[in-house]
Amino acid sequence: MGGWPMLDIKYIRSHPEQVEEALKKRNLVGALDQFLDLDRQWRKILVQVEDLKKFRNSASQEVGKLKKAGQDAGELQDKVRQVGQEIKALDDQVKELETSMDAILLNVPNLPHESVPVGPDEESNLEMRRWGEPPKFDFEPQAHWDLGPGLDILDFERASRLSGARFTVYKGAGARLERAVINFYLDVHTSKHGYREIWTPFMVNADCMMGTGQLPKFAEDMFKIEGREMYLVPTAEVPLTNLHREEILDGADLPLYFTAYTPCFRAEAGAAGRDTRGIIRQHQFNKVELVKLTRPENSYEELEKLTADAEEVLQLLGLPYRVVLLSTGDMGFSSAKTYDLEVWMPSYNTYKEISSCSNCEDFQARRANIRYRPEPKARPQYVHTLNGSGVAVGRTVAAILENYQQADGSIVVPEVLRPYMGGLDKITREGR
RNA sequence: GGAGAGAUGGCCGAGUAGGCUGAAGGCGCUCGCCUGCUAAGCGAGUAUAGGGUUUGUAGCUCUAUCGCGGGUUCGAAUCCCGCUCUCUCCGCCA
Repeated sequence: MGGWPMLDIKYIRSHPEQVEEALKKRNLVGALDQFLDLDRQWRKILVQVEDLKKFRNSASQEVGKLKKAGQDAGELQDKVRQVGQEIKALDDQVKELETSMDAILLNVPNLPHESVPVGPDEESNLEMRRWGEPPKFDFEPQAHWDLGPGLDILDFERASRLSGARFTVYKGAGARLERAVINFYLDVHTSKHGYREIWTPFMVNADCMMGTGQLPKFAEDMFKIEGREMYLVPTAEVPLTNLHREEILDGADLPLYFTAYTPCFRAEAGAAGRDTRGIIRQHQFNKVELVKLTRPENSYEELEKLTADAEEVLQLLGLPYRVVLLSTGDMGFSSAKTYDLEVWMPSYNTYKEISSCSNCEDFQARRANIRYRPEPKARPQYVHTLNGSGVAVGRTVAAILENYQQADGSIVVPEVLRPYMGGLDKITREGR
């Protein structure tokens, strides 16, 4: 196959019913009928063309020998020339079939893990646990989109003048708070959880987007650079996971833990009217991401640890949250199992997603061709890739403003952030 | 932006008047031998993907791959065209 096989083709061939069954959980029916048909054709023609190539190889050698011996090879040459035409025709067919098969497979999502609740949408999600208590206010709490402008640390009006809707200007202590959260997250994950800090390009090529599964299906969700095959990263998951694309890693080096801060750019197509106020849903937001490349046998263990790593920063910040296991209908395209972390947001009077931690198993590894050698001589296998927000920075700031607000509209700075804020313990209008 | 050079296996590095080179040689690595230990030495092995066969991710076999794509040819790592990337010099710039 030329492109990016997503599900294991051999597995699909030998277990079509299981695959159909699994895809049904994701509301996909009959997705593979056509594929299996194409596959049969493909293999048939492949056998033919390889046979002809075998003939061409030996006949060409024969021609060489004849010529060296000073004999005439004209007849054989003519024959091979004819075969060459046939080969070209069949090769074209093979290529066409591969293109069609890729087109199908690239649009088929990952198969859900057996522990994932089956259901059509988020209604079937499963709450796993809660941490912390939502704060009780003895005054009318404000939303961050009122608190921020009130303190003159968030400026939505001027941001829209600069860039339009879904952008925010941070000012003074607000800007510093954003930066403090970024640094705090990176410090915790690198020094306490063993992740290696990476600084990545914020623009990547289409192969990367294909590798992690944003392309080809979700092109409209991203910002593409005019006139180039380049995209603004929608999440650091893309550059981090693709870091070892097309490589065979040494099994002794696994697992690999990466963390990176990047801004994230999303078109938010289809989200018109949702979360229009505040900094919850922006075209540009900051995030510290966690990515792991692991051996298949312990990727689920690693998912639990990764989720716990993301949870810990919320605990350290004292932000109440809950952990939700997404159902088959609510999971992302590339994921086999996803936990969402949802932080308490007083303005919504509910928990709001602040992190999404997924095990993609070998789905992305196949697309991006990331393999490892279990033992020195063993044949390469696909790694499992995991990713999780560790966590979204903008939403963290929103949560801090709302959960730590005081009656006078000031904000108490969470203790762990004060070293990052020059010792500032409270954001006030006067001290902004 | 202007001028030039180059892209070969895990690495280094041969290979251009096209033929049996998946690819010399070296290093590294694996296994075995040897050695009081270590080092050195000796021997063997050491790319990836796909198809066929098969109970089989074993074996056997075929095809493909010398940056990517196309062309010429009976036959291309070797010739031609396009692209990408890397490096050097000049200019410019944070």
